[in-house]
Amino acid sequence: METDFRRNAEIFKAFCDENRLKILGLLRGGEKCACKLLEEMGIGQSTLSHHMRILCASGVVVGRREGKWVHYSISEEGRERVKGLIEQVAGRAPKGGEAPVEESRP
Amino acid sequence: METDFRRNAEIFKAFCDENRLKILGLLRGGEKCACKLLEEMGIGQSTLSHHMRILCASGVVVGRREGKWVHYSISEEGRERVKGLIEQVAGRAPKGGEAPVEESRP
DNA sequence: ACCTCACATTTACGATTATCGATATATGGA
DNA sequence: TCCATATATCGATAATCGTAAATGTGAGGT
Repeated sequence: METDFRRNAEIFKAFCDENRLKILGLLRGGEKCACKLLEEMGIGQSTLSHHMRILCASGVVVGRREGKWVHYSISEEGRERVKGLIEQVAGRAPKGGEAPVEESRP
Repeated sequence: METDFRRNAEIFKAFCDENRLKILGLLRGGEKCACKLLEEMGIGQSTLSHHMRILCASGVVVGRREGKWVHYSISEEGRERVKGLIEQVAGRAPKGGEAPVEESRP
């Protein structure tokens, strides 16, 4: 419970780059192969590969190899995991008895 | 619509640090003053101030000055904004007709 | 076997970020 | 007014991140 923050921060790092958000936006329309992402983004091939690696490591995106091409898409479990994360960040306190209106002056 | 990614990435950067997630976790229990956060986190005072500045700039946290102390809490509009963001990242495509099962092989 | 295509990985470097110590700016009380 | 407390800001340094060139890999065609 203590180092979960590190793991969660790791996942959020996948989202805090402009290019990766753009890639996720493209993948919302459905599965796309790397070459298609490459021409829609204005970046180099190695750079795209770097970002796809980070997105896949976060678990939100999965790659499916078909012959020479790799097809990327947003994973179903990735969607769920992200929703749970947001609850942990901006959700309300889990239990009502955890001093919700605590007097914080020392 | 084009540079929204930059703005969104900016907001996510508030969440991709271990200490800031820990602070948000503490604030879930209710409003807390800086000195209380300082003793619960194991970091220096200037470092805490640095993180609070970033969290406030993202709009998720608000600071309320009361005398010598500043009390921080998660803002209601911050909660909503984060939920909208997550929808934009991991939600499904907005319209059914945007080629959901597009054949992506070139 | 060889070659090419389509990516992935390695490596290096500049830019950004986190951290801390020191200093500065409030705020309230004597 | 001066002093003490609570944050903020300003250095400087170390770590991390994004980018691209070079290299590696694995599949398919000749």
